[in-house]
Amino acid sequence: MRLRFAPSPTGFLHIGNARTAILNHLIAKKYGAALVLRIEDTDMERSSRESEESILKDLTWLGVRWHEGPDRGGEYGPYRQSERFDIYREYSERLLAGGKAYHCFCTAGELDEMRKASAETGSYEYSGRCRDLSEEEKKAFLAEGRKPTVRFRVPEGETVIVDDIIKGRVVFSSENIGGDFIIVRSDGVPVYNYIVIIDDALMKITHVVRGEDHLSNTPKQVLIARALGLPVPQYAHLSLVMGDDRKKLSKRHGITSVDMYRREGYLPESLLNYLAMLGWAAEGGVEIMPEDEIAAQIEIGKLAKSAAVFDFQKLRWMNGSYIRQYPQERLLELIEPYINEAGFDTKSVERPWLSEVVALLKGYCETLPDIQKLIGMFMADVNEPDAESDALLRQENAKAVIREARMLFEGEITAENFFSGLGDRIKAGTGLKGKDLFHSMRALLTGRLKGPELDRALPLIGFERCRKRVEYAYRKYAQ
RNA sequence: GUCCCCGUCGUCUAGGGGUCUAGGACACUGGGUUUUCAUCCCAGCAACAGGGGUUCGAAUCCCCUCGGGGAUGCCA
Repeated sequence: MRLRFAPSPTGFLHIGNARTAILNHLIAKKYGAALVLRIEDTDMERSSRESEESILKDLTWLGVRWHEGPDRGGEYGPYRQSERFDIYREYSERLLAGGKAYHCFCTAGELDEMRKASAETGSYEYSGRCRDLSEEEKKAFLAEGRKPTVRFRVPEGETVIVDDIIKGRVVFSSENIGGDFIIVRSDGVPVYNYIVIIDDALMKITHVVRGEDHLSNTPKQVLIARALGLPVPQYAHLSLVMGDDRKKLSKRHGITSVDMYRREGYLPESLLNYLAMLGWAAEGGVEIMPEDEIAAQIEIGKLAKSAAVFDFQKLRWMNGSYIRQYPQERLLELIEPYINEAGFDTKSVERPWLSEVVALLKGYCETLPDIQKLIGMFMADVNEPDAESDALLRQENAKAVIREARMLFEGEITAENFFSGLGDRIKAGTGLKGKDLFHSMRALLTGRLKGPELDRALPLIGFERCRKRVEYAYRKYAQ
């Protein structure tokens, strides 16, 4: 079994393509198949080497592994279509010589006109007007300076049956695939629908797992294969991923590139998990699963036929769950840049202490940068109260708490005993309890109303800082 | 327009003729734990697009309608 993932390097790796790549990777893993990475860069204007590099980087980050590709070579290379033009030319010549393809002199402009004209009457199909040009006619066009394209002569009355692993048996007729289609542009560069099937055959691909948007074009590819005597792989067309408006996922739906998810603080494991499980369910309805387990359970035929809406909420939830389970060292490493970004220098503090802080805070993070909202209560000397804490601290109950705390910090509270029973002491002094007491204490000592449990946070914040914060609050609110 | 695909809670799905008064997860709502809060636990809300068949029996099979999506490019 040989699989392939064939992105076009015309931008960042998109979530939809990432899912296709992940599924290919997982299936390859399950069956011990080879995964080929092929770069489909025949759109010379839009393709770029930078895109290719970023796609490879994103795939690697996600954990997708391929066995053959432009970066590592392989028996069936080269793996960039732009480096295989000689191969395609041979096939084109064969098609031309056998009368299975012909030169078409229609210009892009003329084609446009024809399309427009037929838009009013109904369906468009290439007229086939260059199908049977005489040598004189061809010469005349050439003399005009026209550069011909090569069109595939679509056989009449032929049926193409695609036995799709996901969709089932899909029947097409050569009558309604739009007429003879272009396989080589006027500049000599071949077109996707033509060479994709050649490469799949030459690279000995046995199973093509790709997006459903390719299903309608599959008969064209099969017809090419028949004309060339090439084998046709097994197909599995994946249903598309859509935005919440049920349109194909695109930029206006928010963040749709893998690159952005990385920067927004998502973990590769959770993105892979989420994308891999979009479209089917594991045994027992388990949602969070390590890659190996997903690979063990996944089956192409079990994947849903219907399109799935991408649910950012669920991804967030899943990511939070991964953050909580993540190996501590690795998490610390990944989350550190976000702490620095919030304006705190992680180099200036003790590593074990920082690790404890992160371990405590990770329970409150769904994405890595979520830590920025809470980290100040540990890193800053005096963490300036945010708006809601500020509002609370201006209330009478809170002022009582502030005064009581100040008294305690000046008297009986010491670095040794301050956090054990601090609440009880303030309670005894003020007569406050429950929310009135603890919310005020939280605002006073952390500057935030939300966060980890005080008796776990306080020891990490430390006596000295708490004392400073009490003093600061006293002057600001209660003096 | 034409061709192709699809249609179970708001979302992802389980279900492949009786065990379905349709199960799980996210979200939402309400409780509980945490002497406070975003974790955690429990409970609740909520769906077989509509209409015809087939069958003793249909979410499951067939047809039609409607709805959604894709293709129809000298993009992939």
